[in-house]
Amino acid sequence: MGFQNNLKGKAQIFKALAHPTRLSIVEKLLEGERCVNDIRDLFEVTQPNISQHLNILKYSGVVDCRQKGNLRCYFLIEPEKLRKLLNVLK
Amino acid sequence: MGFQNNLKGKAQIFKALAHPTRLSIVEKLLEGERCVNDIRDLFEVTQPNISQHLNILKYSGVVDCRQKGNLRCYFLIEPEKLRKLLNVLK
DNA sequence: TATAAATATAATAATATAATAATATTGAAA
DNA sequence: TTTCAATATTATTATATTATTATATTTATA
Repeated sequence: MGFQNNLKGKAQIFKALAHPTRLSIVEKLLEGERCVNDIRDLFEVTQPNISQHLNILKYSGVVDCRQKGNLRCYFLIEPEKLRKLLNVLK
Repeated sequence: MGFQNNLKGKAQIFKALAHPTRLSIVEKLLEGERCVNDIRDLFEVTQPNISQHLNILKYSGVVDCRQKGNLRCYFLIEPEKLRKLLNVLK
């Protein structure tokens, strides 16, 4: 579930984080779960593009989502790991 | 020098680590500096390809190199940060 | 100073990723 | 049960990355 130990798995997680938009999404989700439109409003980016980035984060094991009414809320699967990861780069 | 605090800089470092070959190079360099051919022998990869990956790691601020006789030795600029980064994914 | 070993650079072809535009799906409420 | 808001999917185009091949550069040494 989520984070991987092997080489390809690790590289995949780094790849998921290797885009400014996705990195911003992750930083936002460190504050708590957010629905797609909340996330979209943070950027000058189209809705389908955000959806695509979210999908990349999802199949990389970084986020997951749940339906909440007619909203789809995304959240970090392992927020503490991501917090540590990003803290190292400060 | 090396690691960056801003969004693009962070994304660039993740991008540098987002390839299995480069990740393996970094893991090897955690043991200490290595010349190109030492690194090359670890993989089934051509010499120019290793050189290219090393160059990506270099301009991303992850490694630097120094001449040592006729060898060029690569080393991690901030080994402790990388050690922490990789430890998070375990 | 010619040669060999070590490494880098350049050009190319193959592949992957990104953004965009158009369309489809889903759930809630009217 | 139609409509709307929220989100996803698909296809397309543009761009970036990767591996490969060929060639160049550099350093040490014969």
